[in-house]
Amino acid sequence: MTTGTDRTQLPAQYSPGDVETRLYERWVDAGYFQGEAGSPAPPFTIVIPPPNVTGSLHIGHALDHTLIDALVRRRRMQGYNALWLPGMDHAGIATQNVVERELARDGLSRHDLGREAFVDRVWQWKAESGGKILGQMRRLGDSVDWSRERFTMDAGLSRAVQTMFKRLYSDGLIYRAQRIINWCPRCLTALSDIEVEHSDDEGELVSIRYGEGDSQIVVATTRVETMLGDTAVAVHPDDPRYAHLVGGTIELPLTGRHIPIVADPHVDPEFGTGAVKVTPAHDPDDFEIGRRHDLPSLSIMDERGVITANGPFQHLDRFEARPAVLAALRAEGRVVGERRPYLHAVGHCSRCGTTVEPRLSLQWFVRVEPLAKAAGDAVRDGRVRIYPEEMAARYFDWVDDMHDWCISRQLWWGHRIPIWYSPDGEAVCVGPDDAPPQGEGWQQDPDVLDTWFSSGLWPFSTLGWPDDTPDLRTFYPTSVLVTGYDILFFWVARMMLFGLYAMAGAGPAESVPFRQVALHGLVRDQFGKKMSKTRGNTVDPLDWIDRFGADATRFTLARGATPGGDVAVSEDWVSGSRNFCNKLWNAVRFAQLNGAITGQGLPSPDQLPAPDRWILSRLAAVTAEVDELFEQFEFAKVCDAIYHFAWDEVCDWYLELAKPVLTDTDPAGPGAAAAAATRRVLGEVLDRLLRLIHPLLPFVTEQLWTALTEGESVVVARWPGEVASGAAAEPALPSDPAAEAEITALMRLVTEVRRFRSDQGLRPSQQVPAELVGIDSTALAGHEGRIRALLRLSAPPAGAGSFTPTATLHAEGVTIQLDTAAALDVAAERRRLRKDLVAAQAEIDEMERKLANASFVERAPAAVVAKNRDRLAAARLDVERLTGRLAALPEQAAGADAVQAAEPGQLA
RNA sequence: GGGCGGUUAGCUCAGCGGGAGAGCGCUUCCCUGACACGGAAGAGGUCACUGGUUCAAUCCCAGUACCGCCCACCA
Repeated sequence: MTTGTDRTQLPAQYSPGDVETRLYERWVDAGYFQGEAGSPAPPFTIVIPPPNVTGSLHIGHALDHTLIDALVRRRRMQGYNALWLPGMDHAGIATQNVVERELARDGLSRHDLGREAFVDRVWQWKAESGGKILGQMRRLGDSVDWSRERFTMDAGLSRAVQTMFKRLYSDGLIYRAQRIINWCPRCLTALSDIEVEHSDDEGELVSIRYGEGDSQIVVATTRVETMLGDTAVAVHPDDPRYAHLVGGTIELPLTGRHIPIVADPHVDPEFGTGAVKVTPAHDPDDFEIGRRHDLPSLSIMDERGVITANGPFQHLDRFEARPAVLAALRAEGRVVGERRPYLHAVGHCSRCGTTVEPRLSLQWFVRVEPLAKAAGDAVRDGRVRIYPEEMAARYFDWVDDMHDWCISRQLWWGHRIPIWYSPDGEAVCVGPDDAPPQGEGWQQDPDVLDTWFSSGLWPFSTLGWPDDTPDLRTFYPTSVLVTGYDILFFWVARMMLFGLYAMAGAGPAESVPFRQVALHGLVRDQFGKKMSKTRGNTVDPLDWIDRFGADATRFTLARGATPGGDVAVSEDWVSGSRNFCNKLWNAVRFAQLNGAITGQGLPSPDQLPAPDRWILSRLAAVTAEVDELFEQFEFAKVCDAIYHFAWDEVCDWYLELAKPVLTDTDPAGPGAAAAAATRRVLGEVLDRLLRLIHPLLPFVTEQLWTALTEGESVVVARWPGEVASGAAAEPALPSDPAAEAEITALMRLVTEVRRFRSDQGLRPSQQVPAELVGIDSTALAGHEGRIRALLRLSAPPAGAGSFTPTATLHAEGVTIQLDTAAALDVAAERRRLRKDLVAAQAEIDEMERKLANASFVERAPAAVVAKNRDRLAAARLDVERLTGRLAALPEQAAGADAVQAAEPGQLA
C-alpha cells in the first residue's frame, strides 16, 4: 500500500510543459503501444487515416487522432490486443504539386530535372516533412505502434499495389479505354470524378445559327469555342421542328465543314431550341452521342487547353478563344439574339482550382460495378456499421451509382502502372514477382496510379497482404475506421471496394476492411466558420499543445465531437479544458495532503458514512455510462459525463464533505476509524476516476495516477468498467440509492441556505446562528454536522436547544429558518417570497387542471400522473411554507404593503 | 436539378412527446489550509414562422422562410 504523502508533493498548479514529452518516450520505450500478433487476447485494430506527406498535421488531424487514441487506449486498458497502426500517404498529385512549386521558386520545372531526379527530390521532401508529422503525433500522445509504421510507397505496400492491380486486371476489372475524362490543364493529368469540385460559375449562353435558309438550325452553348470541334448537330427523334432535317447535313460556320444532323433521345426538346451541337472530343454527353451515331471525334485542344485546330484561333488559350470565336461568328451574323448571363456548374481541379477540361484520352479504369455492389451490400446487411447512421444514406447514394474509376494519372510521383507495351502495341501486366518482358522496345506505361488506389488497400496492405502474415491473421478485419465524413467517398468507400475483393477468401464476415465506421466532422472556429488560411482563423495544434498542453487540446476537441458533427473550438475553450486538468491535479493533490490510501480495496459499505457510499455509487453509475457512450462513439457525452462528475460531484461536494472527516487527525479520537475509511474511499475514487479519464487525458492522468498509486503506468492499468472477455474485471462498486437520496437532499438544503444568504447579502464572515427546521429526520437527521460544516455554521449556542428536526423535508421544498434578524432586508425578502408564492400558486393551478382532466389521468403513463401529483403536493407545501415565512417577517418597511396590494394573485 | 441536415440563452452546441440544458461569456459576493486555471449565488430563452395530430408538442406530421452540406453529363 501507499499513501500520497510518501511521494513527491505535487505543486499547486499543473504545468504540462515538457513532462509530456518525457512521459511519451517512456511509454514507447516500455512497449505499451505494441500489438502482439497471435495474442490470445481479442484484437482491436485501428489503422490511421494516413496523413499526406505534404505538410504538417492540422487541427482536423488532431481531432481524428484524439478520438482514435481514446478508443485504442480504452481497449488496451480493457485487455484487448490493441493496435493502432501509423503511417502516411504519398498523396500523389498533392505532393507532386508542392515539390513542383518549390522547384518553381528556383525557376525549374520537373522536366528540367527529369523523371528520376524529380522523384528523388520528392523522396527527399518526404523525409523532412514526414518526420515533422511523426513528431506532431508524439506531441499529441498518439498511442501508435511505431514498429509497424507504413508508407503507401514503401516496398511492401508497393508490392500490394502491384498485386492488386494484376488481380483486378486478370479478373477483367481493369481496362484501358479512350474516354472523356476530367483533365486539369495545369496539373496536366487526368482526375477522377471526386477530384473535381463543382461550383456555380457565371457563364453566358449564346445561340448560334448553323446552316442557311431552310436548313438552318439554332443551337445554344456556353462554350462557343468548342464549335470548332463539332461533328454533328443532334435533335430529339420525335421533334417535328427538325424531322425534315434529320439525316441531312448542315454547314458548320467558320470551318466550311458540313456536319450531319442526327436524332438522339438524349436531347431535351424543351431546353433551348431543342437542338444541340455535338463535340464528341470535348464533352462527355456529346461523346456518348458520337458513339451512338458513329461520329468522328475531333480534338481541337492540346493538354494545356490551347487550341490546336488549324485556322485563326490556333495557339489561343481556351479562354481567349471563346471571345475570339464569338466575335468571328458575330461578324458572320451567326449570333442569334442576346447573350444571356448563365449560372452553371463548372468543374475545378480540387488540387489547384483550375477549370477542368473534359478531354478525350486513353486512360486506365477500374470497372467498379461488381465491387461497388459488394461494398453496398456489406453495409446493407450490417457487416459494416456506419456511425452516425444518417451518413449511410450518402454512402449508398454514391456506391450504388458509381462510375468507372479512372486510375491513371499523368504524374511522376506514385505507383507506376505495371503494364508494359511492346512496340506493336501489345500490353502485358507485370506482377510483383514477374520479370518485365524482355526484348527490344518494350516500355512501361509512363503513368502512375491514382493515390486512392493505394489508400484503398491500407487496412490490409499495412498488415502484410498479399502474404498471409500473422499480423494479417490477427488484426484483420480492423475494428473501427475513424475519419472525417469528408473522405467517406474518397477513402472509406474505396477501402470497402478493395477490402471485400482482396480478402474475399476470408469469408463474407471476415473480408470487410472494418466492422464499424465512426465519422466525425470538421473543426470550425468559435463562430462555426470553416477554418481556412485565407480567413486567417486556422489553429496550429502544436501552438495549443505548447501553451495549454496536449491534454487540454485533446479534451477541447473530444468535447465537441458529436457523431458526424462539426466541432467548433476557440482558445477560450482550450483554457477551460486546461483548467479542468488543473482541477484534477488539485483533487489528487488534496488527496495526497490528506493521506488518501490506494491499493487496499474498500471497507465494507456498512462501515462507511453516507457521503462515501454516495460517491462510490455515483462513480459506479458514471463508469457504466461512460462505457455505454464509448460504444456509441459519443465522445462529447463521455467528456461531459466525466467532466461534471469529476468537477461537480467529486470536487465540489465529495471533497468538501470529506474535509471535516479527514482533518480529524487525532489517531485515538472517535473520528479515527471514519477518517481511515474515508481515506481509502478517497484513494479508490480518484484511482478509478483517473483510469476512467486516461483515454482522453493521457498525460495528466499518468502523472497523477503514478503519484497517487503504486502502479507502473495508467496506460496499462485496468479499465474500471467493462473489460475484454477473459480479462479480470475490477470489483463492482456498491450501488446505493439510499445514500444517493440522502446526499441529494443534503445538497438541496445547503444550496437553499446559500441562496438565501446570497439573496440577503449576508457575508459568510457573519456567523449566522442558525436553526434548521423542517428537515426530514430520516433523510438528514444524521447530517447536521456536515450541513453546518458546508455552511460554516457554528454550533448552536448553548441553551438554544439541540438540533431537532421536526417536519418533513419534501423532495421539492426545503424549509429553512435562519435567525438573520440583524441583516435581513425585510422588504426585499417579502418581495422574493411573494414572487415565489405566485409561482407556486401557478404550479398548483396547472397541476390541478391537469389532474382534473380525465383523459390525462386515464391515458398518460402512471409515472407521469404520479409525478404531477408530487408536483402538486410540493407546490402546496411551498405555499404553506412561504405563507408562514411571510407571516413571520417582522413588520418593517411600511411602504412595502402598498406595492403588494397592487400585485395580482392569491396572496392571503 | 436531385438528396440530406439545420433554425434552442450573448457565442458554440447538446436535448427531445409530459417540470428548458452544458461550456464559454455576463452580474454579485468570497484570496474558507487542493485549486482565483478557484468557491458560492444569480441574470438571461413566446426552443424560426403557420397550421395539424395528441389528454399533452421545443420534440411527431405538413407547409413557409432563412442557412448549411453532399451529389449532379442537360447544351
